[in-house]
Amino acid sequence: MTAKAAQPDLRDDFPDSPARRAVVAVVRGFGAVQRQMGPYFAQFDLTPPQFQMLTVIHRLQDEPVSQRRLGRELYVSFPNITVMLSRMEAAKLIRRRANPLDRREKFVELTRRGESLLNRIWKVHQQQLEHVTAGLNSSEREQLTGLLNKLIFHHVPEESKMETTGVHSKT
Amino acid sequence: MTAKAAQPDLRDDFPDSPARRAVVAVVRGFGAVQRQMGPYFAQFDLTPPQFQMLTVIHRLQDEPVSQRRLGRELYVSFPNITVMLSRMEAAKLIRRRANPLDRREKFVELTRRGESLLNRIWKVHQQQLEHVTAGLNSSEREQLTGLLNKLIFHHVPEESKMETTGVHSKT
DNA sequence: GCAAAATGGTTAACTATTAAACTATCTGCC
DNA sequence: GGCAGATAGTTTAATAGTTAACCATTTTGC
Repeated sequence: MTAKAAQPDLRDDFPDSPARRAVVAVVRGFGAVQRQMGPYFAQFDLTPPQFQMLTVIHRLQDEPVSQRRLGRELYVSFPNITVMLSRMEAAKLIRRRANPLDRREKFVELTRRGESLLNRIWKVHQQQLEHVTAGLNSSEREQLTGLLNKLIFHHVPEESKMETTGVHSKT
Repeated sequence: MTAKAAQPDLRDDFPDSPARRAVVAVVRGFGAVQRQMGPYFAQFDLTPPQFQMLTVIHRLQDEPVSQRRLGRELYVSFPNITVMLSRMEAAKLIRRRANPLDRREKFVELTRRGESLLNRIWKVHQQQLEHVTAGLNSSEREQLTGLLNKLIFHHVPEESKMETTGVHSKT
């Protein structure tokens, strides 16, 4: 915080603002959550995205689920789904099954191993979530959720017009 | 939502809760912010983490800044700093200079190109931040910031005891 | 009925990120 | 003085994510 002379316009730093503080807080908040969830899931030989994948497949699997569907649900690009599923298939957590009626398509389902892992995690998961959000009381948690959802859903007008290679990148 | 018979305990789905909704919202909020900031920074041939790096170096560079210092400021692992800086050095945005008094250490500084890019971005950055946070009014933005900071700082008791290979992973 | 367009998935190349293992240098202490 | 341990940085091997380019099938439209 010493030298301040010389340079011309370089020292007019970026102005702070509520908008900037909010964006920074969102990014940091995510980082904090990730740093807590990472080691927790590692204990089950999973990563956070893989856990998300498992829960989504579980939730949808009353009927056949395609990989594209998973991409849309997880807000993640289709190529990424391919590689994540390949790893999870190697770990025998999920299975890909060709759709006999449309040979382009592959359905994804949990193996028994995947199901039972999910059940095992769920037994302790609520407790972990409580731990992560321990800084806030119940009403503050709801408030936070509400504000973030408002932030999120302000953009995303007509919620599915995409479909290029990537996800919602309609550019 | 049809078949519901067979399986034993598999259908008792994971229970929702304020804690879970909050964590999910934080993750989604981050995703939404990223999807907006990515293309914006791409316009300047930068990525969001690279922009963060530039701003931190700019803020600190009144005195020599080591790479380790940057890792702590950015909450990012030291190896990651190495590779990010290598790319940014190749792009001539920053420069590494050996500390003559301690040859292990390297100081990092912005090049003129880095400085001027940062200035160029700052001219329109506030507007971009306003756009991203457009769903919330000013007081809601402050509220969101406050809640997230409360969430974040609940953990992190004695704020710097780390230093292994990674970041704050004192495990 | 067939060619063009759309759809589902994969591969390739890149950035970001981590943990673990390694190199180089410096410091403390006997 | 010299070695043990600490400190700064890098390399390696993973996972996750992106876009762009590609292959295979299916649908459409004439």
